Amino acid sequence: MTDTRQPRSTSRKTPEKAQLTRDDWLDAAAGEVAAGGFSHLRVLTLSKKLGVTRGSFYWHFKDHEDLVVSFLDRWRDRRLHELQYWRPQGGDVETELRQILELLLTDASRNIRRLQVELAVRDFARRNDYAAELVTEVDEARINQNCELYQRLSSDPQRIRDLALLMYVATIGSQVVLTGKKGDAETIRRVEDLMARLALGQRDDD
Amino acid sequence: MTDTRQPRSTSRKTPEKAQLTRDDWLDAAAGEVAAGGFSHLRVLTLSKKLGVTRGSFYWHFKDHEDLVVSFLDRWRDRRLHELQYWRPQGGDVETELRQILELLLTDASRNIRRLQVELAVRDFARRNDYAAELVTEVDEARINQNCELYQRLSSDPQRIRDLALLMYVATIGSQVVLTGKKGDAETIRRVEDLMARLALGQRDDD
DNA sequence: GAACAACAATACACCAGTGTATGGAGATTT
DNA sequence: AAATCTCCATACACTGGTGTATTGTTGTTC
Repeated sequence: MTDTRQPRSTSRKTPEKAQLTRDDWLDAAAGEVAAGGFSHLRVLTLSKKLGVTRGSFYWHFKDHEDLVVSFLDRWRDRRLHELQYWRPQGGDVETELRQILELLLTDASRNIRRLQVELAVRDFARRNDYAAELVTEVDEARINQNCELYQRLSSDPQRIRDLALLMYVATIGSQVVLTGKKGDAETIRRVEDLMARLALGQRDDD
Repeated sequence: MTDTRQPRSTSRKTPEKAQLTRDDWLDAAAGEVAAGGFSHLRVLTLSKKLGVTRGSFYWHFKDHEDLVVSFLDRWRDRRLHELQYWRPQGGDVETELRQILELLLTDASRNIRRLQVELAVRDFARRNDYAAELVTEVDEARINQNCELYQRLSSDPQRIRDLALLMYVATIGSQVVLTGKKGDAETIRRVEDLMARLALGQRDDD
């Protein structure tokens, strides 16, 4: 009877009963996108998964496109925002570099849902101009950030940009190729190590 | 009146009038997949694009799944088969390596439709087990091939495999990140060059 | 406690797409 | 020239999805 219900329960994930917020819908959407890409992001299935009918959805969102755009915007904002916290605090260049690479590869491969979403957004960007804009924006921000981090490896600006770009495409590529495969953890570790060695200009000249 | 029609016109792309073959449907499907991914591969739209009704489709294919599986199989067969023709015939190691990288990056970026299809297959593989199998198969074949090519760079088998893997993920990553962007041709060229220099163990130690 | 606002259910009209059954029209064979 | 084979059109039943309009049920506020 005394249905203990929060007056304005901001951000309750999936409890027994609760008022849904716009962010709750976006969180659920992330699950759908991660699992099946944007083409599987349906308001009907989303509603079922949240235990409500579509009537709720159309109160929070204008239409399906509104959901997609809001989702993309939130994704961009979060990706841009998180860059501020990626500051290595190692001592020498090598330690710092390995910290970065571990963050980009090993850590990223653990957060597989986030990775799935990113790959889905990238795929969606190939046929949606707005998504393509945001992906480009995020890519450039991350590459620029990498430039700062790689400044200690060379003094030639062009060389730094090239290295940052190469490292970035390598991380994205390893995520695309290796994520979800058997033995990916070990493989990613090796790729990470090899990338560090290459970036440092070390060479195994037998 | 005398409708000049080929008795068994194998592989006519999209002429005025002609009997469609199974391969014609698969070719058209490639266009759809390249443009919008597998989720946009619809029997109805495909029929419209070919100027026939769905009655034709269901004569050539059992159902929609048959189309998808046939498409994936053909993709796998072609990717595996083409590897036989990728034999560099350069002289020294560097020339050979640069030939390979040019093939993998610059040449690949020109054949953008083929690239789009590959990315679509990769994306589809994240939610389709059969596609995932084929992608893994193709990946392993290509990495193995790379191993042969990189044998001249080191004598340590493990080192060779790592290098081949790293180079492979870098190529895939640059395709994912750079394809269709402005100024991608020049950027890809630079990435290509840097990859060659890194693989050769050269270093710009200012 | 009445009014209002926030959220959700119901019912409706409306596509777009699949798959099947059946009926042609042209060419090929006999 | 009749039968047959190949390929395509037509019509139908069905599913799953969108969006809108309306009503219902809470919780909050005055």
